[in-house]
Amino acid sequence: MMTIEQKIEEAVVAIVKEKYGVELPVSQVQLQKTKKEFDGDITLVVFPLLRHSKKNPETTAEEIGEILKAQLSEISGYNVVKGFLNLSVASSYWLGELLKVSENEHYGIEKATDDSELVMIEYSSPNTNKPLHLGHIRNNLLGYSLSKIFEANGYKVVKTNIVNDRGIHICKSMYAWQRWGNGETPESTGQKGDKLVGDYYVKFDQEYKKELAELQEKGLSKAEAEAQSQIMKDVREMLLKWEAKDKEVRELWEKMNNWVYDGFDVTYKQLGVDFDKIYYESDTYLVGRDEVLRGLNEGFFFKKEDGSVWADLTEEGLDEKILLRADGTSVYMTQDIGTAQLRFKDYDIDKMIYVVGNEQNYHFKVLSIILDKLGFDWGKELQHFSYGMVELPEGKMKSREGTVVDADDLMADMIDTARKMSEELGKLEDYSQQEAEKVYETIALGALKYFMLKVDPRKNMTFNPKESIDFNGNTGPFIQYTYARIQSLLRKAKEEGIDLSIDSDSISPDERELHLVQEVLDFKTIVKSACTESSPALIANYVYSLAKEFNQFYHEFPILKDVEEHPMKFRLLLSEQVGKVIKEGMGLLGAGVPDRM
RNA sequence: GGUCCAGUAGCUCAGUUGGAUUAGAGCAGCAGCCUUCUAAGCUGCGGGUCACAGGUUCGAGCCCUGUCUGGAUCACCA
Repeated sequence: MMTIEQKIEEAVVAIVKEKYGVELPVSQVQLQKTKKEFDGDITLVVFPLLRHSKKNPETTAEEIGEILKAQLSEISGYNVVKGFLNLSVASSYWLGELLKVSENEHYGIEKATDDSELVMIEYSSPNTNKPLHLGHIRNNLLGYSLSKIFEANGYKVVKTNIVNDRGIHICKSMYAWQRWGNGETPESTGQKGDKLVGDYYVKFDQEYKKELAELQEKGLSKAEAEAQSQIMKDVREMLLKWEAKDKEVRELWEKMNNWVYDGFDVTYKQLGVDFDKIYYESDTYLVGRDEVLRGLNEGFFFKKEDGSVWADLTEEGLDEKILLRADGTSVYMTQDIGTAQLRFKDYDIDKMIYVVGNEQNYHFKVLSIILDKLGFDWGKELQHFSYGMVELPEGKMKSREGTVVDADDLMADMIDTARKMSEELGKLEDYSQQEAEKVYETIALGALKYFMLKVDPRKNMTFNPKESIDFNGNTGPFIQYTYARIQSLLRKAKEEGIDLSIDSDSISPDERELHLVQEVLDFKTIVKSACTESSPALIANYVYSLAKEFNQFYHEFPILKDVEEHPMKFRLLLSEQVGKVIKEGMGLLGAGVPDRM
C-alpha cells in the first residue's frame, strides 16, 4: 500500500518525464511537511526541477500542481508560494489512514520473521569492582532502547553483556577486603554487595596512596615508589595466582563477584533492563589469547624482544598496539577478540553493535582492523555505537572527589520526588499503597529515561545533581500525563457506552485535528529513522511533540462534552490513537505509562 | 603535537539528504486561564551576531577551508 507521499513522488517523476523529457530519480523529488504558516499539508520544493523545466519557479510549480490535482484524487487543492508547491490532501484520506492505525494493534511496529537479520547489541559491560553510576545509566538506557528500536524494525535482537570480572582491578578490592575487611559481608552489614566491594576498591586506593607517600618521604621518586610498593606487589601476585587457578584466590573471587552480581541485579531490575546472554571476561580472555597466538603464527602480528605481542597498524595510519603483555597475560583488546569469537560461534550474527562510550573510539577502530586481520569477515562491519559522556556542571565525575552519581541513589531519589509530588496533587488517593508505588516508579523512571534519551546520543550531556530532573515541561512525566489524560477520557467514554466507530462522511475535521492525525501517522517513519540513525532521541523528541500537540487539541476542542455525536467519536478515536502511539513510543525508550497519575 | 568529536537564548536541548518574510522547545523570569473531559496542563511577553572569518549557490545553523574554545584519545589501565 502506497502512502500519499509515495504517490506524489511517482507522479512528479512521471510529470517531469512527460513535460520536460528528463528521467528524474525519485530521490530528487523533495517533499516536506508544509510549514504551519502556509496552507496545505505536503510541499513539493520545485527549485531542483527548474533546470529541467527551464521556467521560473512559480510557473513550474503551477504546472505541476495542476496536473497533480487532476491525477490524484487525494489532492484537493494547491497553492504556490515562490518555489514551493503546497498541496492540500483531502481530509477523507487522513481519516482513512487514521482508521487503519486504529485497526492495527501495534502501529509502526514490525515483527521479526524467520529470515529477519539478527543483530546482537552489547551494552552495560560493567566492571565487578564498583557499583553502577550515572554513566552506566546512559549506556544501559541507550542499549536497551536501541534493542527495542531494532526489534520494532523487524530485526531479531540478542541483548548481550560482557562482564569484566577479572583483572588487576578486581584483585585490588579482593586484596583490600581480605586484609582489612574483618570478614564483612552484605548480610552482616546490610549493604548491597556491589557497594561493599566498591568500598574496598576505594580502600585499596587509599592505602596505596598512603604507602606511596611514605616511600616518597624516604626520598624515592614517584616511579621508584610505585615499583617498590608492597601492596601493589601483593596484588600482582594475587592476579598471577588467580590465573594459575589458585583455589583460595578463586574462592574469594567467586564469593565477592557473586555479591556484586546480586547488587547489579537489583540495579538492573529497577532500571528495567535485561539481557539475553551474558559473557564473562574470565571465560573469554583465554580464547582471545589463543586467537592472538594464532595471529602471531600466521604472521599478522609480531613479537618484541621482551616477549610481548603487537599488531602493526601503521599501514592503516594507526600505531602499534599491544595484544599480549611480556608475561603472557591479556590486555583489554585480547578479551574483546575472544568475546567476539565466542559470540559468532554461539549466534548467527548479521550485525554486531557495541554500545560503548566515545572515549573508546580508537579501541573499536583498532578492534575492527584486528578482527579483520584475523580473518573474521564481520570484523570490518562491527558497529561501535559511540555515545557521549555524562558530565556534571563542574566537569567529569570523579570518584576521588566523591562526585560520582550512584545509579541506585539517583533512582531512589527520583522515586521519592515522584511520590511527594503525587501526594501533593492527591490524585491517587483511592489507590492502594502498592498500586500508587508502582505509579511513582513508572513516573520517576520515565523522567530519568526520557531525560537521558532525548539528547542526541553522540553528544556529551550535562547532568546537574543539584537541580533534580524535572517533571514539568519537556519531560517524561509530561508525556505520561498526556497518556493518563487520554485513558481517563476513554474510561469515561466506555462508562457511557460510547463506541469509537467513525463515519467519515459525517464529520469535517478542523485543520488542527487533521494536523494531529498526521502527526500520529508520522510515527512509522520515525521508528524507521530511529533505527537507521541509531537514535532513540528521535523517538523521544517525536513523542514529546505529539503529546504537546495533543494537549493543545485537548484544550481547544471539547471531546466528551458539549459536542455532537460524530465529532465526539472522531475525537475519541483520535485520542485513543495518540495514546497508543505514546505508549509504543515510550516503550521504545524502555519507559512505561500509567493509566492514572 | 597527531587523530576524532562538539560549540544554537541566562541554563538544558531540538533543528530530518541545504529550502519559505520571524531559527524552535523546555527550565528560569513576568502576566493570564481551574463551578466545564486530570492545571504534572494551556495561552501570552521578554530573551539569539546559530563561536569567528572566508568560500561554494538561486538559497547555509546545516556543505568546504582556516582560526578560536572545550572534550576525548594516541598506556604492558579497563
